[in-house]
Amino acid sequence: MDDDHCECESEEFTARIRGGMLDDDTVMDLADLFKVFGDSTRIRILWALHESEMCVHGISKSLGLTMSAVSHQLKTLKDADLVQSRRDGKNVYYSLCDEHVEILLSTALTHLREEKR
Amino acid sequence: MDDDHCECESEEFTARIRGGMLDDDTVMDLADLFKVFGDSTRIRILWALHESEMCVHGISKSLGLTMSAVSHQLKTLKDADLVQSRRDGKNVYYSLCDEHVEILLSTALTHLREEKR
DNA sequence: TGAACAGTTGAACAAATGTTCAAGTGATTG
DNA sequence: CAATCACTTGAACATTTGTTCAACTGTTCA
Repeated sequence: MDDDHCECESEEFTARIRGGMLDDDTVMDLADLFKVFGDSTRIRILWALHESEMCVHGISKSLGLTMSAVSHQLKTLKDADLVQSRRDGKNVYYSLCDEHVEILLSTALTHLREEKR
Repeated sequence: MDDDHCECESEEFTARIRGGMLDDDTVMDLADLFKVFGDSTRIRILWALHESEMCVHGISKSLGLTMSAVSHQLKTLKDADLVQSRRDGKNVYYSLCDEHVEILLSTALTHLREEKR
């Protein structure tokens, strides 16, 4: 047995890591979910919606973005089940689906602040 | 006063949203942090490291990736203060910096599972 | 019905990103 | 000190992604 190799290069060790690994679909789903958060426009939209339900025009006006850009991003957010929508006359109102958005954003903010210390 | 417009299009409302908005740097930092999580290779590396500290060779062997690819991604993870490294002889050992990685991953997993219901 | 408003969508383009390959550094050992 | 192992790095390439523009759908109201 070589003992000039570190433990983590052993067959036993690598087998254990492989055994504990998330399956491929889950890894992809996780990455895809985080990708949705990985854009400043979408972060802004989510932050705005955590204040209140809003229509597309209201979001684009508040954030200084074109309606088209907002609509494209809302579609991405909706596909990820982060926001939901309801139509009322000419307007479509968007709101956050659940509390996970807030947890993810606030955990990330905490990380950023500790990093700066 | 038009009352065929929704509340969220009013000047008062948009001003409130703008006032509550995160500043540009914070939004960018948040997006950049989430971007780091938004890749399946990095998710796999983080998941492996949450089991145990590992050297680069061990990670690449466990996950079936080239050392170069792993090293590039570890640099990204380190720049985001998600992992830290220490050298011991020829080996460089990487480990998670803090508990935020686990919180973010587990919150995201919870979201994915609720989504499926 | 037709004009106006709210929103969506697809194509096109530029910018960002992940992997590979090849060349490099740094530490150990004979 | 030369060889080897562990790791890093930069350039190149293909892929992905966000915005814009233009055309489109859907609703209201006169």
